[in-house]
Amino acid sequence: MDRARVGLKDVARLAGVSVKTVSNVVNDYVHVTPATRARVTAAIKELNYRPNLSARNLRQGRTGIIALAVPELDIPYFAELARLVIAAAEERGLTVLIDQTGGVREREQLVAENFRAHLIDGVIFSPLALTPEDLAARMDDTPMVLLGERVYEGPADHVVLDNVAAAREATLHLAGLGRRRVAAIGAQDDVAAETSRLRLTGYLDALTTAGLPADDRLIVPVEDYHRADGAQAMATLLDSGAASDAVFCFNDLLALGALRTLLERGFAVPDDVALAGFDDIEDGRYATPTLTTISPDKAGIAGRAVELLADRIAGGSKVAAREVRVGHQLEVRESTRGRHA
Amino acid sequence: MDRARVGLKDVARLAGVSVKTVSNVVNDYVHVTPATRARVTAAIKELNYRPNLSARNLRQGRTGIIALAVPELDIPYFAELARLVIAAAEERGLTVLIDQTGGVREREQLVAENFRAHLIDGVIFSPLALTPEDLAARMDDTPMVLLGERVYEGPADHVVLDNVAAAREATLHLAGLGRRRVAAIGAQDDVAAETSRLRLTGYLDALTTAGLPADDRLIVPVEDYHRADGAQAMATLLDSGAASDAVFCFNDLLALGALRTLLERGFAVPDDVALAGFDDIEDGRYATPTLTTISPDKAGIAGRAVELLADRIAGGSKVAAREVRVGHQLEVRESTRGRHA
DNA sequence: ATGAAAGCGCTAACAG
DNA sequence: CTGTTAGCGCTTTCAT
Repeated sequence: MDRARVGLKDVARLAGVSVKTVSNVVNDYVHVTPATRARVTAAIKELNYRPNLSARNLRQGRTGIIALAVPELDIPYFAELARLVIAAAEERGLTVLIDQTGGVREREQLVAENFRAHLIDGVIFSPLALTPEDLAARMDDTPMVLLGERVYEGPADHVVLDNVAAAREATLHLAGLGRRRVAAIGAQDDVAAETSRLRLTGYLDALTTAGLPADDRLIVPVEDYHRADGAQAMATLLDSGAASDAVFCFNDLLALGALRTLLERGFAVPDDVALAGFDDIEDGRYATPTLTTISPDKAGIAGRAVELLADRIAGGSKVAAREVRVGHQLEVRESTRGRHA
Repeated sequence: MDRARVGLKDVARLAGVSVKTVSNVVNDYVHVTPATRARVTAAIKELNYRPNLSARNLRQGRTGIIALAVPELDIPYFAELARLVIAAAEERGLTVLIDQTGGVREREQLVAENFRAHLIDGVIFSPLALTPEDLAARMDDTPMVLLGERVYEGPADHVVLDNVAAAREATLHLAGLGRRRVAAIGAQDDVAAETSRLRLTGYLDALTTAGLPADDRLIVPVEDYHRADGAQAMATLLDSGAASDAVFCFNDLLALGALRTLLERGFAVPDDVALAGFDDIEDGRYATPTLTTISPDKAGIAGRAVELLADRIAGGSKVAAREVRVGHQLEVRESTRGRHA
């Protein structure tokens, strides 16, 4: 019963070979006679031997574990991303451990300085509160891939989305519907809020392109990017009296919160107010009306991130920081198109 | 720069003490003079020493890592659970690694037989496809805590919900509204589908209590528990012609899918059809109408699971399998109550 | 209160 | 093709 204490040498003894041979078999080393291999395999099975990963890791200096650090797992966007990252990592034999930072700066700093030193081979990191300076000050040289944001002259590989272009597309789509008072929900004051800044830039760009005047009263700031913030921001907007006929929310959660407020107050979407979000989370596809949104290539983000990280782990930190850009697409649904067509 | 290679003995040399002393400091051993401790601490800081966890683990036979095995991370219920488990584990200094089984039997078997032997100290497991026999046949003796289901004479600790009672409450609530044709969405044929069976039992119990006849045509089976299944099941129910004025969905995702179908076809909820779900995921609180649901004590589930597991890891596998029951509560919202009050 | 040395289980050199 | 041996970095007796 006490399989916990079966080691290589026990297998070796039973099979009548040396530990090296057993090790060779376990690691699929090529040069082993079929006969020997069979004997060893039998012994392994009989003793229910399982290699001790801690020992292997100690020896090799690698653990096969990577960390995925995200703000919170029950934000649908990050949940989807986590699923994809775990799946992509698995294909390369990597195990994923999750760190939740809550978007809190101190916790993000812990991640940046790699507080799990020697436990993980690398980290895929989606920072929220960290400034580029924080990142640049990073002392640890464990491979890291940054997600979602363009960090100016970043010290690490990163996988980015063209946030400006995507936000522009969404806003232009709203303007293209003939809406003249397009609001934006999701602005943030925080210096670290890159996402917010980029999407705001895209929104403003689009207004200019569409020949619409920018109006500060149509730009609503939020504390966070949850449904509750969206609901509250929409209420603020409606109460402000600054009439609007379309709203671009900087993510789907904000949009779903805004939608709730609109419906609660008896507005018709999209007839009275058209609504667009960002992220393409599944909720949006089942909301009523279904939510028009920017759909980032999430599988691409996850796949490329794991690929970059695996490469870095294998090759050391030789090459310079790389930037990979993934695509996105505007998904037009009922919240802007209406039920027809 | 090469902090990767700083070991205990480097610190010892710099501080002019033995490795043992450094180890004592690192592990907060009591008997170290303040002076020595200060010297060692300074050396640690100067060299940016970080203990090698693989080595420590090898020596101690424990890794401080536990696995959380769930079907999929982007099912909101499991995402919320994961967040809570990670938080609870962190409080005990445990790191969580996530395994996604997809609810696929083979993958669940891998989890049961602990394919990550020696890497994890224990596992919190929410199986979907595994039968009690599968679990009973488990050979590995790594601590395991089962989630969500009552496994008859289980071989492991488990944290359960009173599914039957909860389903009964939800159904009685619908009947209490005066609805006479209460349907159920979420039945499953699969032998392993314990959840489904228990909730169906509760539903049938409630019908009897309410003096309503059971009608097979009102019980709609589903393949899976996603929004798409709920939407399709609702369509099937409506198309069947078996008129119903209320539906109890076995989880919130099914309910949200069903809601989408109802609204799409022009039904009023709850006026035409009242709707109740199970899980209390956040989406339901922002849907229009907001979703009446059974709210399980998720923090309780996560906390108790981690607690049981930590206890088992610390104390060995001495005590018999334990069962902990956590509470739940009916949350009445607009999908049954309507907008008034 | 601190030090010396053994050894956790494995893989990588090097021999044979 | 297979065996021997050293040592990864740490904790843990056992001394002192």
